[in-house]
Amino acid sequence: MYLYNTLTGRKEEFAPLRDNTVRAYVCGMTVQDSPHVGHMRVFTVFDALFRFFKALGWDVVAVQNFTDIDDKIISKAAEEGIDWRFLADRYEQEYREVARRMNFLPLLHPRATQHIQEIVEMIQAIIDNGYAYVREGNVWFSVRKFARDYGYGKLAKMSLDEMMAGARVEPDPTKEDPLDFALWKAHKEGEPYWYSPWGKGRPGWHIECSAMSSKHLGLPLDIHGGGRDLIFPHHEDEIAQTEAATGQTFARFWMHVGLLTFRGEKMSKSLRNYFIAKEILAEYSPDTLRHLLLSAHYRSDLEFYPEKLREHAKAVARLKDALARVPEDAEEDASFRDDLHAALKDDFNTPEAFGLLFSALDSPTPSKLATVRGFLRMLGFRLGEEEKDDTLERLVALRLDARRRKDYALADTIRDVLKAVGVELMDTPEGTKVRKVR
RNA sequence: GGUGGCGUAGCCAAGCGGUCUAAGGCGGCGGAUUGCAAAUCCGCUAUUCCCGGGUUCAAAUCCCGGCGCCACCUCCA
Repeated sequence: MYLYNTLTGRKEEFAPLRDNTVRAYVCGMTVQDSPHVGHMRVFTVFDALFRFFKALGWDVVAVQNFTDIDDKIISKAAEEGIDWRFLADRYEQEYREVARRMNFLPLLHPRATQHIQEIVEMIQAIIDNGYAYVREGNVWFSVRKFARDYGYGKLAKMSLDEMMAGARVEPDPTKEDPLDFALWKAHKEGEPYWYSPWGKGRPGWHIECSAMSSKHLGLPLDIHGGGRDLIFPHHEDEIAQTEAATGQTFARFWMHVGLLTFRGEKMSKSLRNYFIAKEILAEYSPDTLRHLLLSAHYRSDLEFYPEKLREHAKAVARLKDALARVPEDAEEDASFRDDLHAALKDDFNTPEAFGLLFSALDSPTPSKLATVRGFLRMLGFRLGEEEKDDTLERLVALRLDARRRKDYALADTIRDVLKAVGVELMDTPEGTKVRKVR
């Protein structure tokens, strides 16, 4: 298995370091808003990757945090006039519901606010080691000091000068150096706080991931991942904090998923060009979204547009139609499966594998199709699991009756209406077949 | 301004020195089939990979120079 490692800038052979178990940490949501399809891309990629690891015979222990305290959660809760915990919980629940529908493997989902103790201990260790200082209740990380001893910018591949050149933010007056970042923020009136050796306050961004990953997985992590936009500063700072606290290597492999784009630009809150996952899933199946999100190599940016869901729904429907004709107990074609696995073993090249899948449809044999089915299930597709739909069945019966009476106007109307919601009716010699394309 | 990445058919997207007169999906076109459709099946849909040079027996793939786009440097998956 080869994976591209952001840290080294190369594809490297990957295997878990110990116990045949992959220890992985994926940066999860800051639960300040509804998860959108851009978020889904990262989590879908890692879900499919972890499933592939299992297929290779490795165990997987993976952590995906919820960051449930930060500036935006506080300010948004204040705007809405509700408790910040209520707001964080609302979006955490929304994420969990979306994750359930997306068929994500259950992971460990620790919350930042449940690890204040570990966070405080880690900050104390950093202070004790001389890489942080306290100013008016704030604790700042000494970037230049750490840089001298360990090197800073290893992941982002940036020099301190380059970071300074781009600095656009007014530095906090209590910082010794504009590069320094907050480990602990002093309490402000009206904001939530926890007690610490440095007074009341709350954790900075970054530190919760260092604390929770070390605690739940142990160092070094085999894999640490997230969206590419987290490389700097978030992941660079996680490395700095963890190494400054423990002196140990933080993570062996760093994996970064490319961004979802809309009309060529990054999908983001500020551009307001994002699509809410829950709303997409109300109209299209999780398999369709999964297929779309895995249709480009995970490191590339991927263009998203709503009509694209329709395109992928068609593609998935074709696969399902082909698989419906193969008995469950058909033998798989080992050589074909090896080809599919070879694509994934090369830095998880899912588009390559999908290409092979559709090519197999041109010369279908039961064993090839059985392999297609096994492969898709392995990647987390649910395929044929359709829920029973009474209303749909009645409409189909009503239309059948209309056709018998040669009332084609009514029959066609029913068919058109259903088609508009992604349900295609097909009249065959064996009767009317229902095909869901969504 | 600095750093990194990308530019492949109408759209999306693999390939990254020879098996490429370039996968696959969607769309489109023609035919079989059909109450009409849909699905399915058959055939077609880039002699060419942003442009211009170069290296090589051989380049979409490497090098140089343009042009265009994007990301990060600030919160972002």
